[in-house]
Amino acid sequence: MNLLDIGVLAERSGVPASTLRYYEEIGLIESVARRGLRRQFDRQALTQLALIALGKTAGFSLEEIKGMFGKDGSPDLPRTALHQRADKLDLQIRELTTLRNALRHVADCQATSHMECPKFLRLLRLASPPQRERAPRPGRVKR
Amino acid sequence: MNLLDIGVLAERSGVPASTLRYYEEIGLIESVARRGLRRQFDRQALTQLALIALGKTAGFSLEEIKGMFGKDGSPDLPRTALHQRADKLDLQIRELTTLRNALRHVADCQATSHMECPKFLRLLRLASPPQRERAPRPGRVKR
DNA sequence: GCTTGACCTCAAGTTGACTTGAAGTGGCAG
DNA sequence: CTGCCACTTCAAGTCAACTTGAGGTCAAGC
Repeated sequence: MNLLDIGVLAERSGVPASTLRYYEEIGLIESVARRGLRRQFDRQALTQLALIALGKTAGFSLEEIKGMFGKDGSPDLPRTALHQRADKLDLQIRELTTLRNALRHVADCQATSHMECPKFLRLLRLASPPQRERAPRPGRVKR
Repeated sequence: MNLLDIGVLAERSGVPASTLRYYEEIGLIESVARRGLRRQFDRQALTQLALIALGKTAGFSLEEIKGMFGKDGSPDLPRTALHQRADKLDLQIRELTTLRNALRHVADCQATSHMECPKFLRLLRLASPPQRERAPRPGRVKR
């Protein structure tokens, strides 16, 4: 059969075994068998972990990721919710693009103080549309 | 003069006063004066906070953000380092785009199990170029 | 059959980013 | 002059996401 020993999965995925155990503990992934004491995972786990990694870079908490995909790794939400997530990602992509542009700009711009460089300031202003209201508590990203 | 009382800055930026004090404590921002006990900030702080928020959504730690911009908020790194950061952002933007596409796809796809939908799997495979080596420890995100 | 080494469990520790609470201070409205 | 209340300090608490450590197990190679 092609079950993966936890050690193999750890190596292939780059995720430490201790983390895999932790993920299983919180119900984010599942092992399908044991050989002796050792957990065995199926190959889908590899894909699931890729998905989890992706979710993490997007700043979702493990709890959110868990809510997004069923234990088998298949997405698990109503269409509208999925599109809402995607919309949030679109926003975040725009923000990251802004930051990247700002970084590239200052790397090349000759102004003595960037805090006074109009181009730089304009780039930043694009990023944060005037927020008058207090933002909802973020979940830390974070990272 | 146009100094901002901490309360005002908190309101305008959406960042709680306690957090502003914390940011000052770790040297991420600086207050320029006191009125009585109350901290006063200058208007640049507003821009700096926007930058910090941006850095956070990008998954940088406060420590990294601190290293990226001087106390005045001006970027502070050699050109090459800035471009390296920008390159990492480019990668992250691609990953987020992949995740977004995957989400949009599954929102619309009719396959019973997405873990078997070739389109979905292909999308994911794009995300994670074969990583044989153990990834360096991330700084947490996110989150 | 024995050793070895990678796994196991469970509890406790760590880190980053804040928040909360208690006790105090000071500008300003009345 | 007196309150009030938003601020102050400092210590401690919290939360997510792991990691570490102690003590134990077991399959495989010698």
